[in-house]
Amino acid sequence: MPELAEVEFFRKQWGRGLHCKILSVELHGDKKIFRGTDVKALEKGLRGATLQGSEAHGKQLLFRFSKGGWLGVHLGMTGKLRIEPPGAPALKHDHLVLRQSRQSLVFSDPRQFGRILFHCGKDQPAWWANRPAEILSRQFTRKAMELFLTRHARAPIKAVLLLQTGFPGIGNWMADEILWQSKIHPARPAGKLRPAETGKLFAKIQSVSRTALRIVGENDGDLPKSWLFNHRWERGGHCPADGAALRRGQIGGRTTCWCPGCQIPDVGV
DNA sequence: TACAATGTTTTAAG
DNA sequence: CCTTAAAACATTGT
Repeated sequence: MPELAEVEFFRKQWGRGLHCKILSVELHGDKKIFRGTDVKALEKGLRGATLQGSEAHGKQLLFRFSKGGWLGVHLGMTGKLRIEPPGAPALKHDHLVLRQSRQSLVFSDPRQFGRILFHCGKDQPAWWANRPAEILSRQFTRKAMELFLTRHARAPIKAVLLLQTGFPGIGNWMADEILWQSKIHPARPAGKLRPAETGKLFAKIQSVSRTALRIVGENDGDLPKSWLFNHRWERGGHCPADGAALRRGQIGGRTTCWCPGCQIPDVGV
């Protein structure tokens, strides 16, 4: 389930292990989760190391350890981070378990679309460098966003919002929510939005992200009933704004939900 | 049974 | 070289 706010929520789950030493490492080294990663180096690098800090950047997570250990975590579609008691046995999809004296840090991912990376050294790993501007950072400007839309002018706006190089952290439900709140049809070409629409889009990208982080990321609460989110999967779901029957279709390779009343396909020229 | 799932990555085509 | 679309990935649930 992880998009921006859920990723932040999961990052904090491991917070209880901060400043604690890793006594042992248990992992499913042959699983796809570890593709391209030296699991022997990971085990050696983390055993005896202390968890010193963590950060989230879009959907990417980084956990920093003593002894120069950098653990990268991507939760994919079904990844989760949680805390278990010290001796709790690893379940079937618990692919990485870091044992500490007072708790265990667990990464699970049934579908294995997620990924674990590891790097040992003084400098940050290549995979953590050169990241795109975060949505709520000062570098994320309307100008930069419009430049990105121009670069992907012919693709549907829904597909462009899902590109992590432009909108790190936005996923399927956030893209639908942002477009619905902006009253923009998801199939509109990204390059054909009018200035008033890109302005609204820019504002909604930030407000949806900020609100989701506050409600889900900090408190694991429920998003407002007035949002599309709580209605988009209901069968026979209705738009919370105008009561119209919600539409569903395949846009940008993903199931997309929109309101035919609030979001008009295209106005033409 | 068949299809879809809050996501990338690879491959192919324009 | 760049953008876009579609398939692939592994597992579970409806």
